[in-house]
Amino acid sequence: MLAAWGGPIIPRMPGEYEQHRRKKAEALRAQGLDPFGRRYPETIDTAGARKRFEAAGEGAPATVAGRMLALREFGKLIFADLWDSSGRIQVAFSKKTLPPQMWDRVKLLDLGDWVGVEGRLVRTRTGEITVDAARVDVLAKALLPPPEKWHGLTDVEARYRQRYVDLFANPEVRDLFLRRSLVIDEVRRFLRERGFVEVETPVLQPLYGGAAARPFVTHHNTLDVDLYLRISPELYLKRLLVGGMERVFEIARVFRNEGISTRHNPEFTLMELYQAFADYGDMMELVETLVERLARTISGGRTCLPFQDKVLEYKAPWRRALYADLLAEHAGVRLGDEPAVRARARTLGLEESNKHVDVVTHDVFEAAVEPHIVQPTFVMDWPARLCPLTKRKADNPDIAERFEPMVAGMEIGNAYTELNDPDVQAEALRTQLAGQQETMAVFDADFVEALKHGMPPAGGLGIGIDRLVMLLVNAPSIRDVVLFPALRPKGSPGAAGTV
RNA sequence: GGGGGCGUAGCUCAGCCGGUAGAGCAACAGCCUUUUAAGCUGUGGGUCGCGGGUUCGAAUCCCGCCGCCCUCACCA
Repeated sequence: MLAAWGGPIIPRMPGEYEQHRRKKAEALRAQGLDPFGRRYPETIDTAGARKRFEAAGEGAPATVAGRMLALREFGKLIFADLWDSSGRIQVAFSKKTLPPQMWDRVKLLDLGDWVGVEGRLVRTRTGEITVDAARVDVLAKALLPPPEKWHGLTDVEARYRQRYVDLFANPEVRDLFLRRSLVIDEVRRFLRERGFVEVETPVLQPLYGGAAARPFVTHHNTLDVDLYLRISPELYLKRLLVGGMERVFEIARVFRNEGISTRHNPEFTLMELYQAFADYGDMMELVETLVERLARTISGGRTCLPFQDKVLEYKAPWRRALYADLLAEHAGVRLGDEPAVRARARTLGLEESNKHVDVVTHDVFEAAVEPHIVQPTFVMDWPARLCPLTKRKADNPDIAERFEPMVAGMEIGNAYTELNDPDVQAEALRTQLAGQQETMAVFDADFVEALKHGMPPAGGLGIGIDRLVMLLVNAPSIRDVVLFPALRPKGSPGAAGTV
């Protein structure tokens, strides 16, 4: 069995808790019951049970299943809280009404156990809708105790390493990941409505490209070749445009072998799409329409959502701002004024001596401009040298038809009018390669050959789904929106993940 | 990789001017038929992240290491 990220922290001898619980499991076996049960014909979820009570009233039958996360004992009467994916319901076990054998079984239950309960819906003296149990079955015995009921699991490292505990101990965490799922569902629905087709392209690539990033390298034994985990699906999706698939998208897990931070996970989800006969202006319309809709979807119709200490308005249309204007406004330098740009870089403490002026310009942009962009903004018309896959402005070859949607100082995507001239493309890639050590890609001759077969003019877009979800659910760290974020494995090698 | 912070019972946390380790929840043994952070009585539970040093004595002071968080640098 493979280790998950982290895995159990240290394999240890069964402690006090596990021993007690194993004894109870044995006691269940002695009654002929399997403490790790099978299929259970629940009739209704806990939310449905509440509704049924409202509709059918006192005494309506209900069979529910869930995890028991609270017990309140009164000698001959025991209340338990049963949680399932729809919510929580109280269960009452009464010695007076339960068969003696069932009552004995109740005594073998522990917090964290998965149980099924059959009974009738009643309202208690305090008004709580409750399943008055006639029968209980253990569906899975928990051999380890759940975290404390009031504070839950708060230790950040434990929450990431043992997300399975985090998810049931902290309901808001599960809710957050459900909202992430909603966002992705809605992205798919939106794109399908617009005629996009979802495709899958190689994760293992003989050449990597489509972004500026260091790749992970792996090896295929039979072919005896090194392969790269993709840093972007871009070059394959454009090949599909050549092939005549006019509107395609992929929700692609991509891998970048770089630093880890609150905004960077080594693997993340990148939605890329390409639309034939469109340009970056169409992509702006698409982004603002999509994101406004996503905001509404997860917030019950609102377009104005909080993020950290800010409030963000996602309603379309978004602000459109020229890269050059923003640079002048916030950095005080004119785009193309090389001495001024280099001087500004030095005052910002940035290294500039061995870099192309466009690269320095962008360093200045990131340091001086990006923090000031709070409300959703399209930063458009970039220095061409930064954009080797982008078509230049018709009237200015130094400027590329590219934009980044920025929110709260964060780049949430990247889009442009796609470069479809194979000769210009080949030249741009070669220039890029000849330039800095930090290259966009290795030269992909097959990609250029594909362009020679004719790629329709197109707009292309990439959206960082994780960062978008961070914004929409107000999460301060990308680790909060990735179920199993990358962590350094803990414990002795090979110890994690095995029993 | 640089800087700052953190690591004590299953969980949440005290203790940290050195003097043999504590609380709440959880567990265990009891009492309790209307609670919902139930209550009451009693009991058990710790390699104080790991290793070294200083000291008569270290959870506490010093050094190294491991892990996590924040931050800066590279990136989306």
